[in-house]
Amino acid sequence: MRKDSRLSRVLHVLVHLNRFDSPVTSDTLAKMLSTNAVVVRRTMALLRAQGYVHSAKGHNGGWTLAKPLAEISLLDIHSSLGEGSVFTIGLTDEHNSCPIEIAVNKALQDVMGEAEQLMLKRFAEVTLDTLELESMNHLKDLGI
Amino acid sequence: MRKDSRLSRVLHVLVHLNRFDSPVTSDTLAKMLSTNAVVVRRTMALLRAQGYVHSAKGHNGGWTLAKPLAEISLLDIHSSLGEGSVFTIGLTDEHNSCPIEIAVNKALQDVMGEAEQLMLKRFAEVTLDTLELESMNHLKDLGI
DNA sequence: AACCCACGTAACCTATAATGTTTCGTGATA
DNA sequence: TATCACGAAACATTATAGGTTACGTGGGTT
Repeated sequence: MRKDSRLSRVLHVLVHLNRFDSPVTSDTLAKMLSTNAVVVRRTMALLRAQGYVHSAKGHNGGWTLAKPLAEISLLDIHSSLGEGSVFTIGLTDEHNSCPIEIAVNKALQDVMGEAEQLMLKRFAEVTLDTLELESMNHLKDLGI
Repeated sequence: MRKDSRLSRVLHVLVHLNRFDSPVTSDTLAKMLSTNAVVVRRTMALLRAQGYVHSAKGHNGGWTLAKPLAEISLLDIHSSLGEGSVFTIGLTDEHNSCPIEIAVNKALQDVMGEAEQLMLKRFAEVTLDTLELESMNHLKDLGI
């Protein structure tokens, strides 16, 4: 099944954005992600709607951070991308009068719900400045 | 993204199987799931390979449980269905020399790994006889 | 004012994976 | 030996993420 890589990609972009002083165009970001400017706009528009980035048209236009990295968590970005389930495991809902199906679905839902809560909690604990710091530490470890 | 509903479906089937004394055909199971006999065989074959069910050809053939429900956990069945990731969130691996991408992926992987471990642990704690019991309790609650 | 730049958006195409369907083969049983 | 039910291959269908093209709009630049 094809994965949704928007979270990974957009986090990557946001940390890079922090290093620029002037706006960065969708086209530049698209090249950093080996993709297309329209795809970048599509995803970044979701973050703009939540106030995490800003976009400007015309000369010297492009994307800028609207908040410091320290004020943006993984959960913020994850949530901005939509409400879709994070699991590839789905429940069948075709025979909702069958008590066995009900019991099966409840058991699966309980476990997946608990796992998702843990995931969201951990996402909330990580802010993007941490990612930037870790990427710099990684360079230091390599002796660069 | 399309969900993988095999786990939900096959658990449903296994609990039902326990109620039959004689083998149940793929066709009968398919009708219970509103699907096709070939789809049933495809999934059940994975469970047979792990020794959870048995199949027989010919007259009075079909599927039977090879173990009591109490000896089969949700994890057993989940694992039988394959190794695919349980998350719809994917990591990009296109610029693995970029320290930012590395830091982003590590952060996401850490959290998802932890959530998956919790999910597998919980799956291991639930055996199928529990599901059967809960489905019967549900009927009782309804006064049936 | 004319031009160019970069975003905004809609429409369409492509790739991939789960699921559904058809078909034929094979062993077991009546 | 006729029938039943699984085994398996090949193909069709469906859903979704992502890519592509095309055109519109507003804001700087010259």
